[in-house]
Amino acid sequence: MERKRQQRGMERMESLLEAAALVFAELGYDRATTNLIAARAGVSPGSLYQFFPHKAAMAEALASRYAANFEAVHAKVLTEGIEKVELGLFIDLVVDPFLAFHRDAPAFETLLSAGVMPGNVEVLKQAFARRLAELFTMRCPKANPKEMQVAVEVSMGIFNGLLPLLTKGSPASKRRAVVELKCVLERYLAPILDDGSRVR
Amino acid sequence: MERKRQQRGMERMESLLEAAALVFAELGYDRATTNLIAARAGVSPGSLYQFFPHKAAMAEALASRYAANFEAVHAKVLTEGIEKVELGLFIDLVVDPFLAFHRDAPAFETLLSAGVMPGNVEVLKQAFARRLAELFTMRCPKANPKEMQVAVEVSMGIFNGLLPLLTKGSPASKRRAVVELKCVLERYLAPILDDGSRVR
Amino acid sequence: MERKRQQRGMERMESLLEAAALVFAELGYDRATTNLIAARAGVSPGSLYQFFPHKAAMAEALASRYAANFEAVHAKVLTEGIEKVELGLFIDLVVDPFLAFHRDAPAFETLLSAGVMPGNVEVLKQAFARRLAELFTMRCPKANPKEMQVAVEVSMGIFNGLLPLLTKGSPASKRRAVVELKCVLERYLAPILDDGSRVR
Amino acid sequence: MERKRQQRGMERMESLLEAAALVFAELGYDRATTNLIAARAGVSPGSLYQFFPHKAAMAEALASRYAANFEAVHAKVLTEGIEKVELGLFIDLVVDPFLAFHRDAPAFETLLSAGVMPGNVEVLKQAFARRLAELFTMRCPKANPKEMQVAVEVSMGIFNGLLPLLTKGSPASKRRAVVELKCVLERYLAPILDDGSRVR
DNA sequence: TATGAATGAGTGTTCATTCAT
DNA sequence: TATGAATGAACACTCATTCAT
Repeated sequence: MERKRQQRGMERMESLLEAAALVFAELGYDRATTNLIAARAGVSPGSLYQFFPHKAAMAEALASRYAANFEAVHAKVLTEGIEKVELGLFIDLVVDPFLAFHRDAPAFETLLSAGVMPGNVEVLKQAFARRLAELFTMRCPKANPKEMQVAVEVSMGIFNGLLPLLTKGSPASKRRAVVELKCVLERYLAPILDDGSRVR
Repeated sequence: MERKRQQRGMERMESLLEAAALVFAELGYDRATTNLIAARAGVSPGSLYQFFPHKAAMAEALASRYAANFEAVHAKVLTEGIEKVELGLFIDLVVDPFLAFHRDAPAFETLLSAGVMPGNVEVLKQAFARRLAELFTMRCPKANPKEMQVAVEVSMGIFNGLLPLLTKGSPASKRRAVVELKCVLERYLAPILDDGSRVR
Repeated sequence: MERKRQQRGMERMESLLEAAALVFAELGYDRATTNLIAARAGVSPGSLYQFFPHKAAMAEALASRYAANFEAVHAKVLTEGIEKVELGLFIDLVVDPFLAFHRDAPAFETLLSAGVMPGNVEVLKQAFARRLAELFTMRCPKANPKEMQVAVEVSMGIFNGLLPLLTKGSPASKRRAVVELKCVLERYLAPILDDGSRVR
Repeated sequence: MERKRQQRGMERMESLLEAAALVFAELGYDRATTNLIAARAGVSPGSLYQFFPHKAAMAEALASRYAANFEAVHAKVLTEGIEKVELGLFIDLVVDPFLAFHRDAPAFETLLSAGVMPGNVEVLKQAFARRLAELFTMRCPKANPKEMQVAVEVSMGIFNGLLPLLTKGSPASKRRAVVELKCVLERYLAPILDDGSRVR
């Protein structure tokens, strides 16, 4: 009984977040209206406010959820170990899961690049950075942490900057964009993560 | 007399665009209100509409103006010729003027990355792309145009993605960001623009 | 429950239309402000827009409603038949219901004489004309339709032109205006609708 | 010198009133903007306010001017005497000058039928009424003044109500409208103004 | 608890009027 | 005196948020 209620609540919240993600992706945060989100979720505007105190909270929740989902993103990679693979493969192992994730996270781009956003959308960026640092460090443990941090931020910037290319245009151009993204990262990271001792 | 009026008009328009640029940069296009822009320009809301038919027109005017100013950005470089310089220097010659430009164009970032924007804000992106293509082609005339186009778009994406790093944080980190931006571009572009025949 | 809501909605809409009618009648369409109408209806400006997409829609709705109410206006007369009555009585039977209707339709005059109006306020004029044609034709079926159409338009013009006399001034002068309206119509229509064969 | 200035002023005022008349006729009083009127008159908005303290004053001035011009409208008729002519001819002599006047007074209709108008636009109606009374009395001096007054007001209402028919539609329908207007008036006025003693 | 009608401050925009030149 | 840029109150309309049901 109590269970059921909680579950119903969870489902509602779920569909609200889903709707919010789609609307944010479509219109951007500012142009997205809470009424539209509620409607898209098949819920009344009032109900929305039982789960989120205000519009900004939806963006935050979405960011948190995306951040949380990040944990699973590189599960396989992280357990299998990637320290000995060739850089190109490493890049694949890092980027592909991100791209896969991106496909199911409609508002990812919006939340990441949001110029002016309310509240803690930062958590998403932070999770992103943390994961990247984790992966980079795993592959190259002896690197200077400060330098690694820079590499992480720059890599995120690159990812961010190329995201529009990855989602807009023809399938062919999108595929090409993936190639280019990896290429940019590989060339940029090679001197940082690659010490030449690995299998080629 | 007539002169004076025209000049006053120009000054007003100038200060309105300036205010608009600042407010757009601060709040983003959507959250920027025409009344705030007018107030920031020390002008009444009605006055704003003597110069711009609607809010969107300010963004467009700003974009056009930035695009127009682009023409001058690489004046020296373009006349002096850059086909024979080392790639690192080439990158400096390309990037530094952009950065200098960026410093005086507060809304540059906002207008470039604008998710949903009205009207012809595209002109800015286009001018950016055109200039980059021009510079790249000048240095490497025999390159495949299609490939060059891709390189241009990717370079713009990189620039775009790293812009936040260039403007936020400590002076030191900003300086570092410049170094990294150039580094990323150089490593990415080397195989494309560099055929090894140049002075090192 | 659902019922109640719908009824409340209907009531609100009703009171909004009523307020709109009064304000239109008082100030004319242009000078009527949506905020004033809302206030007069005891409602917030936002509420108004839950029922009408824009100001013009209120005028249209009012016109449609008036037009619809026209159907009932001559109910008795139309069923009882008026072909055999004396012209003076016919005029009474035509005019009196119009006047009765007019008393409960504050914006009737405004909507009818509206110089520049948005959208389909025409429906009201059309319903008016249709009804008049119906009545005229019923009484005088063999009349030339083209001529009948002219008679209808002229009669409407007369009605329209004398409306102010019917609503302004002392009760006595208003009563007199009714007499005159009927007199004008009777004298104008006699040669058209009267063939002398009727009971006197 | 002083003359010249005054004359220039008069000309300006003239062209302003002319422009105002056109704009009022086109858009109605409310939708007419002072800036548009000024522009149409080839004059600055500021200049307009040197001649008229506010928008309403233009309508008033126009009404006064129209009222003043009324004096001349029936000049010939009034001096020649119309007491002995047949009613149909009398109506022609009364109506035709009005229609001629109406052709050169673009805002006549707007000012006459103006639902809600500021200031003394009434003067126009009054002049109209006075003239009509004058003509009616001239033809039928022994009539009861009160009754005459009623006949005048009703006639004005008729005129007013049929004005739109006189100005809209095809030339043929406009000609027809004139015929109908006279017809309505003649039939209405016959028992009032006609005692049967006149030449037929 | 869920609803969706209601709210009202705030938005972009207009325009009668003023005033520095 | 004529100008037209400048003003700012007001308008139509929106939307995040609330609350009676």
